[in-house]
Amino acid sequence: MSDTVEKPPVPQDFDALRTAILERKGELPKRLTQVAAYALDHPDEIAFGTAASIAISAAVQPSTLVRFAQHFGFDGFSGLQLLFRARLRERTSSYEERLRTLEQDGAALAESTTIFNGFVAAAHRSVDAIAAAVDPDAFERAVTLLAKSDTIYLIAKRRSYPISSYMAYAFGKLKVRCQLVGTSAGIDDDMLAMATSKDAAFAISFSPYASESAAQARMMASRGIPVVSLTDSAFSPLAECSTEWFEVVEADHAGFRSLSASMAFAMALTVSIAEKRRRG
Amino acid sequence: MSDTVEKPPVPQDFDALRTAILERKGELPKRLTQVAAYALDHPDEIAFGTAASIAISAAVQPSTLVRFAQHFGFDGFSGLQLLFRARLRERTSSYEERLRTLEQDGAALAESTTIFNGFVAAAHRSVDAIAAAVDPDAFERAVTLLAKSDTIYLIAKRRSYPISSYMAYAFGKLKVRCQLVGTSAGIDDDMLAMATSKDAAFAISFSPYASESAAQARMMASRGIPVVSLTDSAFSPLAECSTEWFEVVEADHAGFRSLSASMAFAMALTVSIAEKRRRG
DNA sequence: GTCAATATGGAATGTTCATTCCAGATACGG
DNA sequence: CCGTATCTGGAATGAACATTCCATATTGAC
Repeated sequence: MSDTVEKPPVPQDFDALRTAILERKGELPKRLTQVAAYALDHPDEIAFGTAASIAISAAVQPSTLVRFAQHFGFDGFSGLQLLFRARLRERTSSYEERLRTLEQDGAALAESTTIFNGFVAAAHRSVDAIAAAVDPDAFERAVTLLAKSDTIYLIAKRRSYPISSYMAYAFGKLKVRCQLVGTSAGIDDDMLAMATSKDAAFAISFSPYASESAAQARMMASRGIPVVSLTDSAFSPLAECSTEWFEVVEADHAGFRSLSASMAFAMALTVSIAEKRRRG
Repeated sequence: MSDTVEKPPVPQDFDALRTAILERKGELPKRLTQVAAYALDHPDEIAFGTAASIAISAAVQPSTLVRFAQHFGFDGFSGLQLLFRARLRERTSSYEERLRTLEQDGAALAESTTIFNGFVAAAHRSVDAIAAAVDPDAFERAVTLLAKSDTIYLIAKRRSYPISSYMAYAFGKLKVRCQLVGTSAGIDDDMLAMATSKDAAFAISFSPYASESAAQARMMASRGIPVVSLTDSAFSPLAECSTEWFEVVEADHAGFRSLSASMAFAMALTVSIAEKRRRG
């Protein structure tokens, strides 16, 4: 008789290790759980870093890394690191292969895969496009404008609504007062009626433009309330009544657009405003 | 006058090094030529190995490796090795290069510009990451699962809510029956109670996980309703109760995450489901 | 063929790193 | 509330490592 304790075999590849970690994550002590999460979330760091550098990133002691490795049957941290490196070697080749396959014969793949790749590619193009299209000076002006306002009214309907809803969430976290317009019922106009010239509005609308959003933005503008807007064309009704406006053209896949670029823009605007306020 | 000898600049990336090696390989001594050939033929070995192990593989002395590196302007072997490691990292996300450019001249720009660039870069990285992380087969299974369900329940709170809200909008346009859970009031659980095993759920939750979402997903699962989920870590409570789950790690900028990659994924899923239904 | 300049191999060196060890902290059971 | 077992942080340790140095070998010029 050797041991009464059950000894699971040492994982031989990354997937086995991953499985083992997920299986035993419940019974792991606090710091080891922390390492487990870090390892699965930042595998590249584990592959390249030294025990010391990884320990700093994961906010643990180097010795904890060693203990973690030993928990899973390795001699020490180095043994575990080998798996992460092996994974990286394999992935580079297989990932390249995959890309090549995708580009060549999209027909042979499952339709869902084609659609997925299409949206990923569209997201890439959209983000590229917005990076090129947004004028830094205009962006800075918009940030200044919104940062000094009292309450920010977020106007968005339908397809744009998810963006403003995320901004509202983020503004909440950042302690920036805002009012989400377009939620429900018919109280939108009542809410907007309370806006003063100390406030500002951020409106989002994409073609086909919700006439309501445009009307609300115009109304705000006519009352001397600055309007910043995000839209997809210079011909948008929003453009003409806005103090500052930005164009984001989401690349489409099969006629459908994701909001990847708009989301990036929205977050950049949100965080910039909060940052500007914080600095005074 | 310092040196009459021409001093080519130290290569800053792998391609520059490769070019430099090819240019100067004629004037290199025997052993250094040997190292040069080995380096270009086995770049992965250089990235991961130690000077000693590489020396054995290349049939040279460790000191030769150091001399080789110094010939190309590096302090020592380690400096050269960094380039080989960086190359492997960039393979996975080739956007790193452009990121570095942005970061370099970010200091002189307005803060809002820096933030904007940061989010654009983060969006790019996120989209790259999700392209690599999503397994086409798993995606196809998820699509099949959701496409054959009667009603799709979309579970998401807080930060994830904008995504599900966009999916609900798109599903509506595509005539796919769905129920958005997490809107308001306390009617969520009542809505979920109506779900049968003919239905399915799609849950989204990112760290810090809303306990409500996890509980609801678990509840659905326990009643035999298939759950597909989108989350940001294998440790997510969603992962363990899902039939299929996907990991999307949104790169962050200054601690804030946009939803660019998640949005692309959501739209791909939505459209794929609609397409699968349409085809029968 | 001889000398000088360069290249090379291999041992010596100093540094960095993973690992171990121990003392204190924390959680757990009685 | 106390005692025990486990966990954690941090310093000590020893091994592995890149690098340097020097003696020898090789090359090329005269």
